[in-house]
Amino acid sequence: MARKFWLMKSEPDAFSIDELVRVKSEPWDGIRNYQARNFMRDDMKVGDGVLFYHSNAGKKGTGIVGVAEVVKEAYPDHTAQDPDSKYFDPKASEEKPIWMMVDLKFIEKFDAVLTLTELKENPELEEMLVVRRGQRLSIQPVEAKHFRIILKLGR
DNA sequence: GCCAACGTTGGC
DNA sequence: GCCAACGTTGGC
Repeated sequence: MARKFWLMKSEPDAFSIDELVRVKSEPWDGIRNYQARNFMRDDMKVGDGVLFYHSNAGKKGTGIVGVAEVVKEAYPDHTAQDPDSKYFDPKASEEKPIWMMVDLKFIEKFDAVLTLTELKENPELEEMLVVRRGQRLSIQPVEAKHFRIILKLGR
């Protein structure tokens, strides 16, 4: 099975690529959207490539900031069962965790943010989900060709 | 801070 | 099952 590619959003105030650099690997908790969960649960495999995207980071900071890789496949996101967590979901339980997460490890950080503006201006990337209006999904599949182009632009 | 887009909830 | 109300995401 060929390696797949993804884009995963994080607000840098919550978790930034610099923190991933520091901790080296991280459980991607807090995903509370079924479509995003299904991607993690059904499709993400160890070795898949991930574009790390900073959302809500202002005009200059919003965009792709680097690359990570899946190192652990989907397992229950226990923060859903923790009443003290901001990600608590009263419907989740030991038997029915509902929410899942994967672990990512740091691969590389781009020299500069590849901003959303730049992505939108690039005709080769016009079919990427992330440049579409109203596309809020925090985990998106990325085509291999787009992944390659992003790497070239970011390095 | 505003607001468009869109997902979820709950009444019926 | 419909759909209005509500909440959240995320660009600007």
